[in-house]
Amino acid sequence: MNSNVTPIRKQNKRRENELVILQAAEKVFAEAGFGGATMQLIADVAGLPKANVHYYFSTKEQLYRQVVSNIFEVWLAAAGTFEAASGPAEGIGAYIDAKMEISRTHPAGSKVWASEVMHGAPIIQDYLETKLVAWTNGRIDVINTWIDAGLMDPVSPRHLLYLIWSSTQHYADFGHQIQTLNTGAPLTDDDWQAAKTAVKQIILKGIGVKI
Amino acid sequence: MNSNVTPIRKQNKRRENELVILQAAEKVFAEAGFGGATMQLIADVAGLPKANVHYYFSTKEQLYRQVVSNIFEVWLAAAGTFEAASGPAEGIGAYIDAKMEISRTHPAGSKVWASEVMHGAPIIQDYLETKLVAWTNGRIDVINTWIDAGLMDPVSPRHLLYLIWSSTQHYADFGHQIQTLNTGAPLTDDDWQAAKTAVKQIILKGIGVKI
DNA sequence: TCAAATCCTGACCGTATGGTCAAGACTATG
DNA sequence: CATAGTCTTGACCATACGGTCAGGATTTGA
Repeated sequence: MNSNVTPIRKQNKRRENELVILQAAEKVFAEAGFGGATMQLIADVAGLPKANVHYYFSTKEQLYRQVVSNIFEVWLAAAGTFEAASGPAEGIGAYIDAKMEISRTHPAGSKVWASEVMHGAPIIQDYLETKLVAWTNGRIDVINTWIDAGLMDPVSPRHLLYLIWSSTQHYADFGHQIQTLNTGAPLTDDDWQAAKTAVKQIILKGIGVKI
Repeated sequence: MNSNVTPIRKQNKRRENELVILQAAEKVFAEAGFGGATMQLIADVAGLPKANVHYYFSTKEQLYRQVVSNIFEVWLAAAGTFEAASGPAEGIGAYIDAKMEISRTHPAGSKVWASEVMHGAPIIQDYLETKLVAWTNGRIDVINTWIDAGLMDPVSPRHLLYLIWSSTQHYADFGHQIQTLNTGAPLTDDDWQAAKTAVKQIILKGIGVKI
């Protein structure tokens, strides 16, 4: 009984095309915003006819939603560093590293997320209210544990998280501004290392953690 | 000889209408992005017919450029706190306060700026390359002076500025996300005070400044 | 009061966009 | 080879958008 199972080849083809389209869409949405992005441009970047894009994603909004969802998953996955940590030096340090790495390797995704939230999260409000709230509250509990154990200063865990998010994502979302201020050239490996070090140093010292 | 001077009444009328349109445009651009904003909606928010908006601002891009320019001026004005300061505790502390206040009172402007930069600053690249570069380099010199005088740790001035910008603007640009995580209600006076305190405390301590 | 300058606006236009569709091409399976 | 399911795509459509324009209303200065 495999009558209701799509053959492997076809499944691969579908997945391949969806992946190509999603990557193209992420790039175009990041560069132009939802309103400025056009299905035609996404199709061109993906190297497919526009009608073919519509075959896999019936509407622009559906495609966009899929893009944002994928980013959110990457977001959450990077947060695993928080889990196994024995204390703030390790946990928060690794979290900052992970988020900086995402800013470097997935700048487009970060921009799409920022854009979505800035416009009031019309598409993924449910994600915010459920998953993100749950994750945040869990992390706040962890940080409070560290504070109670005297491993760090009694700073507001909530605002500490915002500070980490903002400072790390800034290198993706405002990458163009940073590049312009940085002699106009893209950041080098050393530049990224310096950024990572500066952010970690200031935040960890700022919350009273010995490095 | 006042043949080339527009009468006062008319000047006022022009200024009034331009102001109304600019405020409406800032709001709409912040909510929908450049591509998603429509001249019709801007006109509706301003309470004017679309053709009247086009009378004052011939193209959408020109109107947008004016909005972004205004924001940039507010940006720079707030940076005056840096000038007269005798040291980092006062200078950077006041700068953070000022930027937080702007995030609170001008969230729309902050979002428009963020959006513009995220999309590669297609309209105001020249501002970045001239004014912002100049301002940034000036501030870096000041910070280096403080470091040389032993008033703060030898952190990278450039990345310190990015950290201040990102953490303060975050409360405007990601205000919706923060509100959702904060029980869904807008931040109260106390919330804003707590945010301001947390950001200042962590950053100032993080760079080795006694409060 | 009168002419000139400025302001206002409904109606209109060309274009670009999201989305549709029907006809054909390809692929797996029996 | 036949058939059914899947994929591909050029052509097409309705709509919404930025922008124009002509003509009327209003204001200004003498």
